[in-house]
Amino acid sequence: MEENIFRKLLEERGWRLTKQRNAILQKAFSYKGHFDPESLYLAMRGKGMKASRASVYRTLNLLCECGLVEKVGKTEQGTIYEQSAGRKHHDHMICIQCGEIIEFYSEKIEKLQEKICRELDFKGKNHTLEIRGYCRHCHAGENGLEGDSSHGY
Amino acid sequence: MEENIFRKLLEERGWRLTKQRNAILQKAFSYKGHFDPESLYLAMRGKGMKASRASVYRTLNLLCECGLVEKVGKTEQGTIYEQSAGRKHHDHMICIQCGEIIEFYSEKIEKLQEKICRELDFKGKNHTLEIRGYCRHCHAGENGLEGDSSHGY
DNA sequence: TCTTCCATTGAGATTGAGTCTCAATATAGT
DNA sequence: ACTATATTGAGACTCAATCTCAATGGAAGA
Ligand SMILES: [Zn+2]
Ligand SMILES: [Zn+2]
Ligand SMILES: [Zn+2]
Ligand SMILES: [Zn+2]
Repeated sequence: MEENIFRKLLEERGWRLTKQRNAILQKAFSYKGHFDPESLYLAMRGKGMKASRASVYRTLNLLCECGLVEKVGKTEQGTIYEQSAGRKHHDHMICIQCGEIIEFYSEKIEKLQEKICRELDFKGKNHTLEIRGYCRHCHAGENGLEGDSSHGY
Repeated sequence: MEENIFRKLLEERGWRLTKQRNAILQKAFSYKGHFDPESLYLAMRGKGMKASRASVYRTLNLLCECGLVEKVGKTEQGTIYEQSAGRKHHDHMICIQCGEIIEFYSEKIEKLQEKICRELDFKGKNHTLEIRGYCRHCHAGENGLEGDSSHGY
């Protein structure tokens, strides 16, 4: 269980599992999906659990180091994290007309990525594949030019 | 040619192609590969071409809007851009340690995306595939735990 | 040419994420 | 209790990026 993994990392370094560190760990694992440090920090302030911003960032880094949590990417609103033992991985299509988001998963694409990483001697930790375009409802009536399938689409 | 494309966007909005905007356009297109706004800004200060930081950011956004330039991703050292006019499509690996960017292209992955789009009745227009991890130099000495290839990576 | 209108610019202020500093506090071992 | 070290948290700080707003500049008309 995650608390033990964290404890192990700390023990290796002669550090302690403090109230704050544990609270941050619990909070991080309370999220089903993605989260960002600021939200986590603010969310904790309501509960009995309190921790400073500094501790939140410090602890999230520790959780990354022992693989309990991963940085998913950087966006306008900061770094996105997710617990790495949790949701099944998937990628996204986003309709640029209506905003609909479609999740999908392709074993073949995942394997191909792994293969390419091996070939280029790159140690992939995570990835995002985002396809932008028009969903079923938004490309309904269309005369089919829209050329430029020259590269990608 | 890129200047005309840019000019067209500006005309559509009743705006002008000023010295600064043109200088920024030229500078952006002088890069073969990736660049970041701050470097571009600093690089311009030496030449006869000068523009403020504000103008650099403003103009890069415009260049994105007319597809001459693309945001590749966000790293510790800020947003990475690249010119997209005339370059062949490719995807990216980004080293989350040193920031190195590796370009790759997989016909198979591209085709699989098209197939999935057809299956889900989604009309894909473009996409980004970004793999984050550690490049050859940054994962050199490592004791190989790191299991969990269970879902993606 | 002179005038008016508005896009544009740029210096500097501002925001916001994330890190750093350091005095105060907590904990373990003696 | 005493010592040594780990930890915390408020706030200062950094850096990218955006915003503000007074000053500039070009275009069209009088
Ligand atoms: Zn995937
Ligand atoms: Zn999702
Ligand atoms: Zn691609
Ligand atoms: Zn590229």
